[in-house]
Amino acid sequence: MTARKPSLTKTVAAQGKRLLMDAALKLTAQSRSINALGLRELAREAGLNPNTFYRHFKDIDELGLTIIEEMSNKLRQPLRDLRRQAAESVVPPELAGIGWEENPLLNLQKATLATKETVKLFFDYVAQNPNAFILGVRELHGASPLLRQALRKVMADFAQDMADDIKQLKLLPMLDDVTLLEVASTISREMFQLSMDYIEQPEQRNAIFAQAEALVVMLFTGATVLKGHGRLLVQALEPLPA
Amino acid sequence: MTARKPSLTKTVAAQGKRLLMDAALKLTAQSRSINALGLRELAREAGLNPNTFYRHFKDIDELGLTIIEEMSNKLRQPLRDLRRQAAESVVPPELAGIGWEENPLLNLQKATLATKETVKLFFDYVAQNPNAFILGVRELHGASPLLRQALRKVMADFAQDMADDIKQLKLLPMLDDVTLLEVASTISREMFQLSMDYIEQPEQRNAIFAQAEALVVMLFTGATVLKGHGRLLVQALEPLPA
DNA sequence: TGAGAAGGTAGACAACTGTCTACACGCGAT
DNA sequence: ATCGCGTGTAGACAGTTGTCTACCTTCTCA
Repeated sequence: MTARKPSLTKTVAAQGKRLLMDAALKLTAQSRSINALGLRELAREAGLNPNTFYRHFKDIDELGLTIIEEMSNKLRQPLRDLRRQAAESVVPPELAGIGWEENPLLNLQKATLATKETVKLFFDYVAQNPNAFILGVRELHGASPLLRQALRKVMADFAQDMADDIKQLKLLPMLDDVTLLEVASTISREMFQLSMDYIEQPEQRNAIFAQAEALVVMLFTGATVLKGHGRLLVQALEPLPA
Repeated sequence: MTARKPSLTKTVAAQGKRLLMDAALKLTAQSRSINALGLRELAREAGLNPNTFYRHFKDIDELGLTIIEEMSNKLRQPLRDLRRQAAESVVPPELAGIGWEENPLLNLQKATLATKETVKLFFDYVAQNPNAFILGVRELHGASPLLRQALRKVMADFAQDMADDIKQLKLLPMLDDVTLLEVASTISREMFQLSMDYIEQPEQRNAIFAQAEALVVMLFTGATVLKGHGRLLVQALEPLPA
């Protein structure tokens, strides 16, 4: 057997697949659910023959899965980058190594600023890729069990990424792994939920942004206190008793 | 003009409307979105002539709106009752009047127990009326803007109810109204979201329940600390410094 | 009593749907 | 040279859909 090189062929052909996926994304963004798409309508929008659909997908569910997979791949790394970017813009490199017990106030400020920055960047990202988020949130609770399951996994991955990053960047060193993942899951869920409001109600963007910020800070604070590190945190927040 | 009394007529007739609504609920619960329902399919399921649909609704959207309205009315008061029930089962009536500053620990325990009880009752309620929640969560992010808007309002009402109850029952007297509503909105969103997991993954119910509980406590705690009442709360949680 | 509104039925229409079989083109490998 | 494969097209099929007009029954109220 000699080495295969199907890549060249692939780049030349397979326009149909792309066209169909783009058409699906366009139609779903305009208020439709993927399963509600007719495959003829889809082909029409893509400028293709209805039968071409069968060359690439056996189902509309399969189309949906492919789109979801692609979107997940496209979003995941950028979202991680956003967090890194936010953390670095906030933490002066020379202070990175300081233990949080030595300076809880600094640590608190650090985490708060970093999350605020991340939230901001996240919403910017949402505004730039609205279709991806609309489709994701819609199908997460949509009619197709297959797509629901796939998106559940995507959300879980996002949450795990977030927990990993928080741990690696040492933003919340006082939280154990399990709690961290729970908090990250909640934040991830809420963020996606709020992203819909953010897209659909442009006039309320500032309020939504503020609400998201407050939510994250509340969760971090609540988790910290409940994990028994409340005293240090409160001392940092309320330096002097009245 | 004499007084009209169309009520008698209404009770006798209008079976068709009920049948259609029930059919819609049955079909949507089995993994479909309301807009994806054909009105013929609907009539078939209801055992009626397709045209009967037009006698009661002009649209499928209108059907959806009617169902949503009915569900909201059916759920809203029971949910409030759950909270009252939980609060009363926890607060001994003779202690109801004690100010929280005088005994923050008692107050904290009270609020925590009451919310835990409410969460438990809520999930029981979800398990008993799964179809209502499935439809609600699905259409909240579904394809029809009309239904989305209607469900947004329903959710907002639920959150407002919750905030009102917390205030009236004096469970979190240290939080101002705005913060309370924000927290209640988040809890409401998360609860509905988690209710889907609760329905679809019966084997994980204990874990989901625990997660919901933890979330509520975290939010309450976080909000309290951030509103400047952290010292009292922490002193209640950590009676003695190590 | 009898007009008419409300609820339900029947039949028909064009339009659209998913899917099948058959055909055509371009490519790389044998 | 040609086989086979990936991709795209064409035409046709039965089944389903939303909607229209028309007709029938039952109840109410004036």
